[in-house]
Amino acid sequence: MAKAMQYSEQEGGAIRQRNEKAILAAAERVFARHGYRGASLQEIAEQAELPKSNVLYYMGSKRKLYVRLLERMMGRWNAMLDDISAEDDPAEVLSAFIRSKMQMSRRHPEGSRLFASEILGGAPFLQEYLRGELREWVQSRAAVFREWADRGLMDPVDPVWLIFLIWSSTQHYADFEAQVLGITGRESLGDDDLEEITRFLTRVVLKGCGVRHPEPAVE
Amino acid sequence: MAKAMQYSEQEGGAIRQRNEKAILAAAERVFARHGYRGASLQEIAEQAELPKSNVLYYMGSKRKLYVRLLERMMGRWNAMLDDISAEDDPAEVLSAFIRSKMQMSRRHPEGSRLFASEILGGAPFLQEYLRGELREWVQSRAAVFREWADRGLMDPVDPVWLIFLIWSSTQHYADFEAQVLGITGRESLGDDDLEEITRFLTRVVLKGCGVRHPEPAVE
DNA sequence: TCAATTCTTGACCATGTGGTCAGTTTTGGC
DNA sequence: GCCAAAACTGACCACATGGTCAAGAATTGA
Repeated sequence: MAKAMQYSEQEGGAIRQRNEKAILAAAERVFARHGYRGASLQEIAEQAELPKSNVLYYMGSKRKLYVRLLERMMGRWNAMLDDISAEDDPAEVLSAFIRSKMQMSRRHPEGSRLFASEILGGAPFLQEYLRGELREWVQSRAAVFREWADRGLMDPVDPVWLIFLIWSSTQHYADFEAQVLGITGRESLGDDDLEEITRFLTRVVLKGCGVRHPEPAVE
Repeated sequence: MAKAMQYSEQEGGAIRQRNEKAILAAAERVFARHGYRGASLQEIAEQAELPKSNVLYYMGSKRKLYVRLLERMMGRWNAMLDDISAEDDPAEVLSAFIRSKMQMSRRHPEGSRLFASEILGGAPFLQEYLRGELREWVQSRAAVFREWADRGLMDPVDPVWLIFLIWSSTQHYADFEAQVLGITGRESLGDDDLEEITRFLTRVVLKGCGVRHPEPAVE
């Protein structure tokens, strides 16, 4: 499932392309909001402005549609922070990490929530991915963090907990958007809010881990 | 809904008490896993080892059962960190905050996930609570944090983002348990793991916010 | 032009849903 | 032992679910 993920289109007629796009967008919303079981093809079809039969014609089944959405999201995920090495500057890498995770929450909130909903439900479709590919990803980053700590470039904190800290605190702004908006009294979070939060998180994490150059990497 | 929350039992016959307890426990699991729509009374009844009719006899309706679970969870929530003042030691208060949130994730993982699922779905039942009671709670804590910052006891970080940071990073270990277990390769998280994570988070947050006495408040 | 492919869709099906109800059994206080 | 209140539960209902299918409409390439 996580192997053939390099594609990004696949052509197909212009009609197919248009309709699939509409279906995927609608499905992402509905699955994110109600979970796999709670989502209904009827609602997805309505939001895509197509008859239900048409959704099944393009996607085959509810399960296939769901899996396809998960794969698309994992693809976006994998495209992030592909290459870091122990030679890089810890402050820059961690800043970039926080920033790109934050942008993921901003650009793909429905996808983030879809992922969260899948994990909440015990990750029935993603267990393989978690125990395989993603685990590798984490381990290799953790090794780099550890080397930084050995060289005295940051405190010797457990790298895995650090990665979870960054994941959770950034993903929060997609997954718990309703809570954030309710409590802050905002209607929505603007780019400036996100920028402010990014700086706050970068500052606390870098300083909290004793990283050398805590400049927030503004650009 | 968030008003009359002081009760904690309500008697009723011993039979009622026993059955309601079983139903609530089963329902919390099922709602947490599948969300409000995705959960079925049939499955809840099976897990409670009762006929479906009996569940409805005690709970009235799916909606009432769900709301009751949310209220119970909000009750636990409200019992946390009721009183802090600007006179208290920031390090102690923040440590206790992180610790008790972490214990909430440990003691009531299903409840945490239920709450998360409700928020993910746009908080249809909790909007009032978020915009009212919980917002007040946050504002009053934020005021204390700000005073600490004014007195130079900690860096002048935005208190609301700080509260969200603590919420998200602790709640993560309940909500994303499946992800944490998959990536770390563990079967479950033990008390010692949780203690280690608590210390890590306390350390990073206190140091990251420039709080005075960063001792992890071991006890 | 015309046939082949792709697309569209309403009717239909078995199954599961939340919920009602009436009739029965069990319980607990006197 | 009595009896009202509480507890129990299978049969049942209207409706929604994911999915199938066949027949027609639109599009395509030669």
